[in-house]
Amino acid sequence: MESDNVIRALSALAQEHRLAAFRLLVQAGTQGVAAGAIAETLDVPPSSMSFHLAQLANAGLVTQRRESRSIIYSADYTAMNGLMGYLTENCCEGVPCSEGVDCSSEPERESA
Amino acid sequence: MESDNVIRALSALAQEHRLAAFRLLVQAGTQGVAAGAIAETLDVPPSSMSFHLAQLANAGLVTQRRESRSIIYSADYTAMNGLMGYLTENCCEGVPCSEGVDCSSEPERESA
DNA sequence: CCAATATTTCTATAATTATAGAATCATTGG
DNA sequence: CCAATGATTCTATAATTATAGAAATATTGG
Repeated sequence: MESDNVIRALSALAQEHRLAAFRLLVQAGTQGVAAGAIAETLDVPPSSMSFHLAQLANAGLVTQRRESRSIIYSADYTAMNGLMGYLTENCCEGVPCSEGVDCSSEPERESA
Repeated sequence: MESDNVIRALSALAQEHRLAAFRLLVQAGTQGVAAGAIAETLDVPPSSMSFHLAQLANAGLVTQRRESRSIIYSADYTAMNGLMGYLTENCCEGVPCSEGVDCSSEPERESA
């Protein structure tokens, strides 16, 4: 994942309703959740939710499919993986921060 | 790290110059980099860079210390850890995405 | 085909964020 | 003390993003 996509993904997640929606979709798994259900769960007007879901989709973090009248959104785990990978590589000194590793210790910079 | 801080941190990183600055500071390690040097390296006017650094500081992602005339910024690895931890816990089904684990496989949702 | 349902686009407006020059504030060498 | 240096705040403006009602677009049951 290159820097431009990373910024789009970070921007997408950096908003209350969108972060909540994405969490919901991650929880829901591959089956996904309909746009209307997301809006209702998060108590956000449908048109506003649609705006936010479009941003998540644009960032590649969610996919959508039509199922009868509904449009079902699902989290794209691969994209999220890509984002996590970039952050780990570029913003954590290459150390997987989520692994109980203490990133706050000396990063022994060998003459950048 | 709670959701509100997460959004502040994500917002802070979701900008070209700030992401670049944070990467630079992660590279630099604990010794840090002076505000002016960051601005010059990234080719951003000092006042603009100051604005962006303030946002990173507000998000808790960087710390600052004065050293003579210069103000030295350093990445806060603990804060970044916290962010990574939140994302792993809440946006990756609890699976550490950065670990070569294939998060895109079935997340076997057991009746949320 | 038509009414009902699910969602999205359109539209206007409000709110936030970014930009960068100018003015100001801190620190130090002489 | 004062000029020079390094940085931040002030200020104004531009640009982007968020909000949500209204109108428009699919889809299906009858």
